[in-house]
Amino acid sequence: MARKSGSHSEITGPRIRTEAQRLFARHGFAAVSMRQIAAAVGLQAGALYLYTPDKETLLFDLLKGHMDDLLAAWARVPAAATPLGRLESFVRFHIRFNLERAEAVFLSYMELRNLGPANFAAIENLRRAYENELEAILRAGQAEGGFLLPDSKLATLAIIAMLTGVNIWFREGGRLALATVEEIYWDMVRKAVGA
Amino acid sequence: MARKSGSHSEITGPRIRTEAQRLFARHGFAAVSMRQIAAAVGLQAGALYLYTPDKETLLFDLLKGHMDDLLAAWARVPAAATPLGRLESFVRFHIRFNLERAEAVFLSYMELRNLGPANFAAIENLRRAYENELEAILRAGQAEGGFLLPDSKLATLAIIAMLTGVNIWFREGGRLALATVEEIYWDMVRKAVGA
DNA sequence: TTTGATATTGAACGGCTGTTCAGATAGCCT
DNA sequence: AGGCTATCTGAACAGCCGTTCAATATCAAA
Repeated sequence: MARKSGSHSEITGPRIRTEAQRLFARHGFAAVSMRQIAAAVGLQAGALYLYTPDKETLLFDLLKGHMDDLLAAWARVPAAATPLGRLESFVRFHIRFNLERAEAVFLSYMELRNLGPANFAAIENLRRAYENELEAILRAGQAEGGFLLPDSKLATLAIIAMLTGVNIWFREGGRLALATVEEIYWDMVRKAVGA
Repeated sequence: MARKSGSHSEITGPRIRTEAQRLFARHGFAAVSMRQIAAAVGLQAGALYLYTPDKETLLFDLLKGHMDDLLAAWARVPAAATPLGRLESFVRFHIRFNLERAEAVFLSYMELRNLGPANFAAIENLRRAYENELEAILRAGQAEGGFLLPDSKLATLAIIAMLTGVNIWFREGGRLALATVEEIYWDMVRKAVGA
């Protein structure tokens, strides 16, 4: 048959993805060459093509994997009983998850334009699915009368933009601890939705 | 002496900057070649070097110009009497100005990493100066007792991230008019600062 | 030890990169 | 009309690009 245990492909594949993500996030997709990625893994450039059909697909797999992880992780968060509770969960989850994967988040916002139309649409759909999770919470809170907002779609986009902004400036060991940041943003979001 | 009226350099220079901004915003700095920029203007690549010492400086001039314009435009906005009035002015100004220059805004957020340390620091300082304008308003509102926010620096960054997010989705002729969007965001910001 | 698939190398492909510069072109000024 | 200079061309430079592929190394299974 074939080799099983110790097969290099089970190690090399993930390492390629890890190094590619690091380099793409650091220098940008177009600025990183396949030879640089290969060198970071300790390979020649040709070997990368055992693991990806081309450079764009390598990027797509990173973005797709990130969005899948994001949706799966949010699905695992226990749903609170009230819209207010679910909104708080969402705020804390989004900040925490995105900070844990800063490079992947950066890529997902910056390198979409390097995808072909089909791949672009696929990522866009996942992004929209995530946005819909938040919008459903806002609509529920609106229906119950607890939230007061003029437009649930705009509120969704505004809140996500605001929360994702944390990634730009937050640094471990900085002025504020993660828990404090979560608290402050939750306070602002809660007020913004009128609850 | 030299040629004055009708001199091509007074036309070619701005055209190079315009086309470079368009292409950089569309495809990314690293993905656009000097030959592509030259072709868009109707020149050979060599001619660009009459107008910029190198590619990075061309990018820097675009980013610097945008930040200078931003700060100058904000300085021209009449200061309202109260912090609440000044905050409203800022919200409306930021949304409107950024939408009018979507490409420059996109560049300023995405291509900072292609700058050398000195150029990067110069842009960062201008960005910080702009943030300080908003933070001063928030602090004044806090001192007066009209605003209620746990951290003025975080509120500054959160509000700017939220407002800049409009650029991602807003399209002329879409579901909502610009004036309506301004209204909705102002409502959310006002609530978020507890006023 | 042989077999045979897996995993990788290293060279090659045509083409593009940022930048330089000698030479051609064009248009204002005298 | 002639001279001067700002403006631009076109070729060249050394080097890197994504991708392909025959040849080779590695190692589990037989």
